Amino acid sequence: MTERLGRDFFDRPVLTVAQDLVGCVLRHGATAGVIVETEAYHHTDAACHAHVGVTERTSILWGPPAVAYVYRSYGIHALFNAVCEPEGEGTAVLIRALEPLSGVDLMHERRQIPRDLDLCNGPGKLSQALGIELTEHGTSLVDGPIAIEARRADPGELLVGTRIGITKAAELPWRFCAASRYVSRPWPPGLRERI
DNA sequence: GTATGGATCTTCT
DNA sequence: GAAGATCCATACA
Repeated sequence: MTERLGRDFFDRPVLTVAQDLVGCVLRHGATAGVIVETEAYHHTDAACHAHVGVTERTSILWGPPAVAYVYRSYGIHALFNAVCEPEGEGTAVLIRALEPLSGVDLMHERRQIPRDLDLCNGPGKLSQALGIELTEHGTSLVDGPIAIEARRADPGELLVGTRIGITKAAELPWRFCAASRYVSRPWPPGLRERI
């Protein structure tokens, strides 16, 4: 029913893709979740790994779009990004948070925590919950093990704000999340309304 | 409820 | 050798 997004979706400006990804479904194996928070990274931005140029690690970012960029953060966590824009542009969208959709039992098994809300509310957590690992680095989002499906419904009001967890170029308003996610909790600092 | 610090390891200088 | 796109447990108000 839901349509898997093609390469054309990712072959667009990274800020556009980051906004359009909110409300889409990220699927890996039996588990899936609705994307509720993203961040855009561009090679002109000092916080982006591609900023330093092409290295063994970042060459994926500079390659063709619709490819998974998975890397280890703080020695422990695997973070999932979707590479965007044509080959030669070092850009990606970091998926920061999901709402669990299917395979919730399996997520609980992997995460070993009591509440559904905590399963995917962080970039390292969602990778663990979906079982995304470094072995998925460089795989295609079009016909690989990780799939992103088109929106099932309008995600509602979108919030835009500054990125978090970084020290360089932290002032750029390149973080997007679905407002409905924060109906019952305080909004994080640096977010303002939009649309 | 908010604030703080430790764990842990890949990558680049 | 140092820094980092994080998470979690613990401490305190």
